[in-house]
Amino acid sequence: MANTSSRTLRLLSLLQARRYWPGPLLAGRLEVSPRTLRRDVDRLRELGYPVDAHPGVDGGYALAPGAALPPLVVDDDEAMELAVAIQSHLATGTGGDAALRALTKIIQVMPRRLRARLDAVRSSTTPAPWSSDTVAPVDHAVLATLALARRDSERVRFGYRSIDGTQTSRLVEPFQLVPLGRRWYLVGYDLDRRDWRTFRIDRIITAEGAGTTFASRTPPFDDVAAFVRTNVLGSASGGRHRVEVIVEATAEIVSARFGRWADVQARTSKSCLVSMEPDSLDGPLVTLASIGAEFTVLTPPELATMAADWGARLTRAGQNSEGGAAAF
Amino acid sequence: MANTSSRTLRLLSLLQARRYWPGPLLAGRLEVSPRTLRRDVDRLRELGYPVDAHPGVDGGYALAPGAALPPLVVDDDEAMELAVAIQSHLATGTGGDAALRALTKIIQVMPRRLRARLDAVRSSTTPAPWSSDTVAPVDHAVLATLALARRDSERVRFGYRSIDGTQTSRLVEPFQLVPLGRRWYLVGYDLDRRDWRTFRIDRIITAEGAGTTFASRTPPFDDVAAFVRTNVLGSASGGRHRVEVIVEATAEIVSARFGRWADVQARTSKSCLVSMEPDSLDGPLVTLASIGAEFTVLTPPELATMAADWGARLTRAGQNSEGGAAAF
DNA sequence: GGATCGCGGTCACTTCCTGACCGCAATGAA
DNA sequence: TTCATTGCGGTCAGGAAGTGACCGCGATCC
Repeated sequence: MANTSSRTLRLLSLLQARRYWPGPLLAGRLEVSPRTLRRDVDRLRELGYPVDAHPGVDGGYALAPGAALPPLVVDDDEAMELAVAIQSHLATGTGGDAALRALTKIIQVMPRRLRARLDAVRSSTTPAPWSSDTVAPVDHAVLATLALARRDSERVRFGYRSIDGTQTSRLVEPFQLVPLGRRWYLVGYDLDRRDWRTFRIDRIITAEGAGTTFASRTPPFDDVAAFVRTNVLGSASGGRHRVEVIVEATAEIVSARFGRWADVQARTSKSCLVSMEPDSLDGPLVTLASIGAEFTVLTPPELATMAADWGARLTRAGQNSEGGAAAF
Repeated sequence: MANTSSRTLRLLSLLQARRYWPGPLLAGRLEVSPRTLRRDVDRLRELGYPVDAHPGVDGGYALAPGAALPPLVVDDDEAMELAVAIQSHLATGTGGDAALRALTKIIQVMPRRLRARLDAVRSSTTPAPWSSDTVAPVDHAVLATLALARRDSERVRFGYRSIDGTQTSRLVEPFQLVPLGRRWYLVGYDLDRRDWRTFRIDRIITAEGAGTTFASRTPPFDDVAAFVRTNVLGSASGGRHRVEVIVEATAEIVSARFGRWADVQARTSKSCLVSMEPDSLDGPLVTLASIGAEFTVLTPPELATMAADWGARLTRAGQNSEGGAAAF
């Protein structure tokens, strides 16, 4: 620990943990003379991390926002929270490639005890309020494994549950992870099938690195996202619905509720047309109900049936409960 | 850049950006001889960051999970995603003190251009599907400012919108940020009122550091969380409800839906009692409806009325839509 | 068996790091 | 205003590193 570079790192971590540090205090903490501390600060500045200094009786050093991002020195708990946060961020479909890279970095360097904690937290993850259990959320462990493997050009072996329920084992060279809609897809070269395939990540079970690396192949397509789109939409797209609903409310209000999951177009000043292609009908129905406005389902008929069903149930609940309340 | 410690940092970053690095390649990248690279790797190991090495023709170095967390070397995009993820994590009420610290660290060292991007992203945040618009989400900028100020013992000035709508300006010495339920509260010493106060963070507008630091005061309470609880519950708690509902489904199913927002107790093998104290009745009703089981509202009566209301509306929607479908 | 790679020892040379001085400038309190 | 505190940077000498060039060894894979 008497090293220079180690001390520089510790200084960086101290400056990240608290804003203002009086010089003598820092020097004492690092067990060097104030002169050496000044030199260390200079070193940090040369590395591109600007350190502000204030002379005077209440002076001290402070790490200022600069041109470059310094390495983040985080402790166990902070790393846990970061990992959990970015995982749920990914699971909701927001967040792109950089989020995946960040997660990969964190997971890679995480001590085993932390990974164990992370797995424990995973199981108690807050359920997405509107997703029914038919929409399986992405398994974070699988996602992390795939991301690591892709980055390191390592083959992966995983079990894949196809739409008809059969389960197969695959050996794949991962090429890219693509978020599309609310889902994540893996594009890769299937070594058994000897062809490029698209896999839905929520159908992948127990992925693990195969231990062998591979040389990168040239894919037969230019745009990966387009490849995924055609593959997903071309095949039996399994449970996807086309929904069109007229809602008696302004487009702003409705759009605010659906966010990016639906396309909202104004019809009149007080009604609008909502169209979307959700995985499940639960979510849209929940959102429609919570808007508090009248609506009419154009398609699919199942949604209308569901609405009637929910309506009947809620009406019963209202009646039961009012009766119960009157009995008090 | 010819420094030893800078090189060590760069080595760390390289090892985080890709798993396997052949030795000669790394040496070339760092512009040192392979011997020096070996010494650098040794240095990292001495610092507690285990580096695996594989001899042989396909060998190389890899950063292994170890006892300590190495500093995370992230690029701009990754830092953005991390910040966004942890902010929405905080906004949903999950995530504790460590999450706040992590956010503070990231925000503090973030270059200005990144902060600007972060602000832009904030405005386009996805709306929480079940929160009605009366439940204002936490303003991330405010939260970050308060967290920074608290950590650095800096006074903050902010506008506070009280429950009756009047707006006042406050100068406060922040003591602690406390998550309670789905809300965040600031406990601090109000310099104008000369007393300890609790502020709801979603009622704070445009907070900024006052530039002056303060010496820590001894608060007149031991348990901050308890202080907040009594203050919040004692005062006009503004829109809080006590909900008790009997659901005709197993406790597991119901508990999985409500997560940590409700206390679920089994009554019989096929029904359970759900109790919670939500800010709004929309969320609970949405969740109750989406379970797909019969339920009875014990309290409050408003929830029963709402259920009846929703039921009527959904029933109308179902009828309208079926009629429309039949006309095709 | 050979090529490739990582490991670690040694040696001489060079670089730097460190602590101890020094005077100077800025800041805030008495 | 004066004074103490704090940061800044220069210089110097001794010591501690870092560095590259060797070397032989062992592991791994083809």
